[in-house]
Amino acid sequence: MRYWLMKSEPEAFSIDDLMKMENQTDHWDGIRNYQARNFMRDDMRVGDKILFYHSNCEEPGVVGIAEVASEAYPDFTAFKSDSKYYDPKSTEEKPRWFMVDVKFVEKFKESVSLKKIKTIPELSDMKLVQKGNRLSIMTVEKNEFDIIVNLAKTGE
DNA sequence: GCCAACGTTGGC
DNA sequence: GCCAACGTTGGC
Repeated sequence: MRYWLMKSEPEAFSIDDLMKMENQTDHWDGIRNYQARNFMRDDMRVGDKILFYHSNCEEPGVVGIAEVASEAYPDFTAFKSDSKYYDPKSTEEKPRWFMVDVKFVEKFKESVSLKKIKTIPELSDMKLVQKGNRLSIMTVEKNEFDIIVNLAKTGE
């Protein structure tokens, strides 16, 4: 099993929004970066665990856990000319963009802020804290995943 | 709102 | 294939 971190702007789609979806599951649309797409299309498997990260907000950080709930399939928002994710270069015959379904697992009582993560030496190799990394989907090591979950539960 | 970092586009 | 211009991300 692999571990991931996926960023979302809470104003656009928060973990609370995911919780409220039918089956607490939604498709992760709008990814328009090749590296992030390749992660979803080539590497994600049903059951992989995801750190749900809120970006571009008051307190950026990991707010809970989700899991991959489907294999990748074409991101249909790219086909719709009225969608903000419309991309005329992606067609139903030759889709350029993909997405997976993501299912809610849990919301942390205490989220683990980016600020906090930066103070933990064992987390200093996370791609999240490396300079200039703007990827919205990234891999996470198992021990990093465990440390963050533990931080959420115990504060340590 | 600023701005650094980075990805993408497109002219040549 | 280079690289300048431009757009986006995301922390602060």
